[in-house]
Amino acid sequence: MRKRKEEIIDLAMGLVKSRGFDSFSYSDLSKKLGIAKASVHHHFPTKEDLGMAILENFCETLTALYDELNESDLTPWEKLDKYMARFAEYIENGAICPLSSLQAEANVISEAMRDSLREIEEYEIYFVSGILEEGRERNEMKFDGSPSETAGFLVSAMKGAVQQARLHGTDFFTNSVSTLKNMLKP
Amino acid sequence: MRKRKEEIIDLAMGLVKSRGFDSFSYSDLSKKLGIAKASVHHHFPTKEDLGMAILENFCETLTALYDELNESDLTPWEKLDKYMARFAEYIENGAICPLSSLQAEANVISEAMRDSLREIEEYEIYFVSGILEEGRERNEMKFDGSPSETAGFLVSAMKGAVQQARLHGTDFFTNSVSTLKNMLKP
DNA sequence: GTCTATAAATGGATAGAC
DNA sequence: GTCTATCCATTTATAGAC
Repeated sequence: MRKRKEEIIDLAMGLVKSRGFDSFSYSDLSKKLGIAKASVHHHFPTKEDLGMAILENFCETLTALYDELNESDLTPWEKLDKYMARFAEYIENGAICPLSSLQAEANVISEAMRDSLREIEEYEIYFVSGILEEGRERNEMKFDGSPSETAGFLVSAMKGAVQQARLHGTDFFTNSVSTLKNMLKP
Repeated sequence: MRKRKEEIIDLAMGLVKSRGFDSFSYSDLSKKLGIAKASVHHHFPTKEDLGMAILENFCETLTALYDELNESDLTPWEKLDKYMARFAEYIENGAICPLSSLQAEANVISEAMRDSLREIEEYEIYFVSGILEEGRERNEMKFDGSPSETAGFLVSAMKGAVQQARLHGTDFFTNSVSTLKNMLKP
């Protein structure tokens, strides 16, 4: 069995993605884990502690994925596909990107969480920006504006599409994906 | 003075846009209005009643705007500009589109609210779809795919950009707007 | 329509035993 | 690490007087 702490983070992360941070409780976690509420508090004394841990954990997940892709010999298009594939998983689970979820609650979460959220989002855009830059250098992608501007647009459009898809069906998402990819074709 | 009911809806709508539906309370409303919590319950017995009223009211607001634009002699591009202008207001107020906010809470709100939300979003896409169709017929706009597919992409990309802009600055939004408009240029 | 009072449930959080 | 027990604040919601 994994470490309890990891287990709690995973569970909480699932709830953030499907319900939001403010809308789940220690009670939800304790029930799903089959332990007492106080036991959850033992691992994460306050909900903010848990929130920060969720963000840090997600940042590590992204780092692992991005490092793997950066160190691979995949083409920019293949990297982009791998990046985009993750969002399809959210939809399948009736969820959205956890960063989108927390974004919608930006005025409710603590400043520390908001800062962490912002930082991770910048990191994500920076990563996508790198893919686009490489694609353009190789003459495999084409776009107006800077790589980082284009990446910012692409990332926010993807996440908007995921949110939309939860209520309106997966086609909404696949359509956005192909539209975005067409935009980048030389 | 406006009707209390309207006043409560407006106030609640503001809180949905900036904080989300689950994260504001009757207490928030009563304090801002200077009346007792029970007085708010008099107008909207349950929070779901209030939630439904918020959605219906927003639908009326959209209908008024869309009807006005449809009956005007504005060009498709001018209509699109007017449509997009509303989103800039959200950002200025540290808010996001109320539909985006509720979307993020899709698994938390009631089924009735979810259905209403979905319906309004379809209506919005249908409206934008009309603008795009007219633009293409007049040879003033150009896009691959159907008008409704393109409208779905445009709407979700706009809302994603608004969410992103709240944490990363207005430039994020203006950049997305110009990218989307460039996509449609013939 | 508005008030006070209050119920009933839930949420986050802590103390102290095992 | 986990438990029971408990605290305190908040939340939704209702009863009944003015």
